Amino acid sequence: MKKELDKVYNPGNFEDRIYKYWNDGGCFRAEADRTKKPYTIVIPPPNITGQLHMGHALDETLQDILIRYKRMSGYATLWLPGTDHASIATEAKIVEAMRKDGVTKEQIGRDGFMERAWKWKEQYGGRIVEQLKKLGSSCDWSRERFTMDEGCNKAVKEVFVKLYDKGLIYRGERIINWCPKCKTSISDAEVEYEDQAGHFWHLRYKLTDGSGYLELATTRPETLLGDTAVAVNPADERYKDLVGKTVILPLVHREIPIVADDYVEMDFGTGVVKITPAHDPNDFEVGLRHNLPVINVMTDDAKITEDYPKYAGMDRYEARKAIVADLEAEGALVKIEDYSHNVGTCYRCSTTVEPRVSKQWFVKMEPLAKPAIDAVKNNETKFVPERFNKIYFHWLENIKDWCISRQLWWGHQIPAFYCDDCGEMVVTKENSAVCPKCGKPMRQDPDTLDTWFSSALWPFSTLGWPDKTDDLDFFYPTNTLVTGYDIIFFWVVRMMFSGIEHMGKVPFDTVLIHGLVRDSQGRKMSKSLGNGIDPLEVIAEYGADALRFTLATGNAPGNDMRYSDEKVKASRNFANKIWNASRFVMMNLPEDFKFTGLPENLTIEDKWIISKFNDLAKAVNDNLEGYELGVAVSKLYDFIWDVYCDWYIELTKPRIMAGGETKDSAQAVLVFIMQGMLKLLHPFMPFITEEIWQTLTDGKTPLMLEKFPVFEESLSYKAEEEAFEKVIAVIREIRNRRTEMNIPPSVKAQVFIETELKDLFESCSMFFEKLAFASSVKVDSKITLEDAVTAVTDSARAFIPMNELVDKDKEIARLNKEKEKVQKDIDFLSGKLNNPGFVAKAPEKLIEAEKAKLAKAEEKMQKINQSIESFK
RNA sequence: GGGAGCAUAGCUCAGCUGGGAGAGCAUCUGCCUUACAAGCAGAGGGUCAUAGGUUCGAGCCCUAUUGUUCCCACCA
Repeated sequence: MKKELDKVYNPGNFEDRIYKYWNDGGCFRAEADRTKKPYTIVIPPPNITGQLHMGHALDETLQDILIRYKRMSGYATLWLPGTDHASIATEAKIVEAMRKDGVTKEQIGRDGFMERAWKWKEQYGGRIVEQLKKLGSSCDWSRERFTMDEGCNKAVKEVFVKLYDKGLIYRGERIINWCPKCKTSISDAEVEYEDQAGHFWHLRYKLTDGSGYLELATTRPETLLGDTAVAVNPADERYKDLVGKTVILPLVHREIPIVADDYVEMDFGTGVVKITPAHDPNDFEVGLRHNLPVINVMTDDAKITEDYPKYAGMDRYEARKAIVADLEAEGALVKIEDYSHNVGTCYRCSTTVEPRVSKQWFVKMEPLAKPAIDAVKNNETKFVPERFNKIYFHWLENIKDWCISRQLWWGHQIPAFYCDDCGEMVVTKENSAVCPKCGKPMRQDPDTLDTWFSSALWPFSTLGWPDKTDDLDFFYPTNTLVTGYDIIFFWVVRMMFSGIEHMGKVPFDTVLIHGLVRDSQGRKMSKSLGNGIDPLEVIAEYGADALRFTLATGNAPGNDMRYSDEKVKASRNFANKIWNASRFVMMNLPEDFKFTGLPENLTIEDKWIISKFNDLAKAVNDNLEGYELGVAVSKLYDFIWDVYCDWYIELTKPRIMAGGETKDSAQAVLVFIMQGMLKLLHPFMPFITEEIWQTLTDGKTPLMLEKFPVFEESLSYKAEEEAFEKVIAVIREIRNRRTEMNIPPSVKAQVFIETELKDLFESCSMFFEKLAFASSVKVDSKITLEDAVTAVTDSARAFIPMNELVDKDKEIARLNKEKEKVQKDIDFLSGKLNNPGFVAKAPEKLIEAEKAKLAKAEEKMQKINQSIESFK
């Protein structure tokens, strides 16, 4: 691809090119390769109306990390992309666009509307897909699906007919949630409740027999028009004698009965409730129990019907005002109280929902919910984190039948047909039907299905179901579903029972739940607040890798996170660090360099970093398997920055300057570790790692298809690792001393090291020159020096003779302070080891470790004492 | 009314099944040491919300309390 990296890390220069390279190279393509194990993710299909927001960015990043990791680990991976038709949202947008053109749905009719809608879909539906690519999403785009494509349509019809035939789908007149703005029914899950300040209107209804009044309170006086009873609790002594009598409904002057029902709370209000079966779910139930008439007083846009000429055409709130005024005039209004109550609103448009009785289609939930509950109880599917089990169980255990019909055009039209002559109904997969009784063509139900009805089938409809395809056989059940906790009810639950019902198997083994991305002040990002941050702008400024890294770091599954520019900057700085490290590695490489394996003559620091890298590979694999993505990536960060860049690269510098064999082996190890780091980091930061990889290698094979590193016994050098840490400790100690004494790096000084590990330190003496600013290094088992700064560790005493700078008293004071510290350690450790309970019950490994620590502390103490002695 | 999360360094957050508290940013002190000032070397800063309990040992487990956020629920 290219030979040299740009001097400056500028992701905009290569991210698009790299993406094209992968895509053109077929790297994203999934094959049902039966020599491998499958790993499948289906994308939560974004709405075609949508634009990429931070929530998507997080969701896609997590999926891409998992899929890239599994792909590199040898699985046959499929990440199946697609989009959702989003019936309500899309229809609203199209209607809005039409309004600007001065056209209404009614004017152009259903066919005309659908034509426009499809055009709209072609125009905007692809936008979000292109945005997903900017993030680096490695989806198999050749399999891109749409919830209203031919295959999904087929699956939807199949499921509808199947459930209908089983008696699990039925049509009935029920009270449902109605959105007067969207003019459609919505399901329980689509209602959002919010506290609203309102009033409590106390009214009195006159007893028909003239013996007085019944006082009651309501938050919705306008529904009085549809009252068909007044209810009291059967045990309420106050009203016992009135049950069975009637009252006169104010304004309407209709005679309605007083019924007794347990639903009424005696302690609340006056203990009397007006019953409006057509406009309140509870009243509807009461109505059923007492056989009360259902009087609908509102039109589909929540205006009063023609049946009440005085209020006809007024919307709910206008009518409320008018009715309250009239009630007052009639003497039926007793008083008005302020009252705050919970009001249901439409999750799409926030309009207050109007409960309404109408004929709708429902899915009978109880028989479907039970196996879905069992599947999670039996661990066939597990939530990460586990606490979301409870939310899932609670929802399913209390679930009501699912209203699936929508009075919309954009969506899957319900496959039910009616005979206008005889009223016969047929449910069929065919596109048309003829009345089996009259032989006349039938009229299809004009309603469409809830969007979530088709997305519920997504994990198998996208793999070819209801046909028996090879893909379906191989890739189903899928593995990980990644989504936000706000989507559990809408989607996860419905996929669960659908998968179990139609496939006989759960749709996925793991549900990885993430939280919301909030703004830097912890507020939800929203259009109305205007605090949303466009991921594409972030990518343009800092690069997709920086954004991905930010979203993957520093947060635990299921928890919300805050977005801030500072975090992205820090991530970009990390990318920059890797960029420059690789430039260093490459700039010192000979022209014809080709990495062929680790050299034979590894030095101690080589083994040190190889061993540490090996442990890192194990940790990253373990964390990824446990869905601890944030932990994995922070370990990578620490290794790359601290271990590789700050230590190993610095350690190789003297060797590279020295030239010859040691230079060659240093470079081989530098390249080996760099390649390993690129592989481990690739799922998180795919672009920069690929770009460096292409430059570092011959550019023939993509990094994204390389093998993911795992722990290898042959790369483990525990003894060398431990030994070299001793050298590092001495270097650190010397740096400390120098900083304390304000000696600038430009001032070199002789270093004398007294240690029993003479060979070790002698072999490492060159590092002291470079990293501890030594002008010369002398190692011996016994060294006596006066007027020297001392750096003490458990394995060595290092002396820096700086006569004029050394203040004897200060040095003694410092040593004494350090002595105190070490003494504390010794006390702590020996206290622990002398505790019989600890020795008896703690694990053997821990005891050994504590003993080793104590031994080290004691050695250090001895050395400090020696130094103090020498000053006397 | 029920349920859940969160409370750890000035700020934003990690901390896996309990084994002497971590990162980034910010602050302070030195450094342009030829990969990187988007950097390097150091430093300071925490009775892990409170009170009990279990344990040899608790940020982590149990109980209660306080604050905070969210979800669910038919008190009109």
